[in-house]
Amino acid sequence: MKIATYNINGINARLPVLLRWLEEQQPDVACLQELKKQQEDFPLEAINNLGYEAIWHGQKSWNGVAILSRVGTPVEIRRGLDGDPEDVQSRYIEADVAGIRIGCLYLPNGNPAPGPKFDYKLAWMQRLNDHAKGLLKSKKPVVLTGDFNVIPTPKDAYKPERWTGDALFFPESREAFAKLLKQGWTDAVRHLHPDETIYTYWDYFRNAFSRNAGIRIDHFLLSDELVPRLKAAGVALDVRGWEKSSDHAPVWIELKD
DNA sequence: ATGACACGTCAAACGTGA
Repeated sequence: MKIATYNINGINARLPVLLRWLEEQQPDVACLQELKKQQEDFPLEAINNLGYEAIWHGQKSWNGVAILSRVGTPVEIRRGLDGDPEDVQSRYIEADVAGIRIGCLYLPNGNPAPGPKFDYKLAWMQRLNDHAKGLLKSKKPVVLTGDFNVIPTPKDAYKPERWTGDALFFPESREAFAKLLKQGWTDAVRHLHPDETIYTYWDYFRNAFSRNAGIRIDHFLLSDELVPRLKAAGVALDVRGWEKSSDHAPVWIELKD
């Protein structure tokens, strides 16, 4: 089974690329972030036509997450995280798909840091970590994936020194991510490729992609039950090179059935 | 240190992203 995550940076502008990607690379499950569309305007028909069912949590202009599946209806477990009833941003959706609990997340960017946006990021990470602990405790096979907006280590950035003042690389962000991993999650891509240069995001400007001046911020975290089933993991670099592509590339894992 | 680009909203710049 192939599961993918893709920050599409606007489902409106990205629909042709999204459909081409689904058609050509056929992920069984696809977690999407940054729909930037209100709930009613999700292009369900076009996605259904390719054999996918979908659940999503939209929001006007910003954020928005979705789980697509062609291996059975995604059964929604929750949208949003506990811990802040005031939080209206669409950044988390969770479903059971083909026997796996899948959490799809779009973690806040947090810039400029320090400041209120960074405070929101750190509070959101705390809420995520609290929820993740419960997921592990359930002993279900769980995948926690999406745009974490965290560069975990210096080797996950083309020029780490350029990111020292950035919320994606701030010590507090990296520590919160490390704390999450320490609960018992496995970073699937790093697990299989410990020393490789792997990026998932490249700026639109300065030919960042052709220079491979990127960062690794889209991650797949696996619960222990799933680690023995992990066959392969990678980044769909070709998709980032397509016309009108997102600034992120899809990331995927392959699990034994 | 700054800005390069892209997207959505809205119909001109501006907020946001990373």
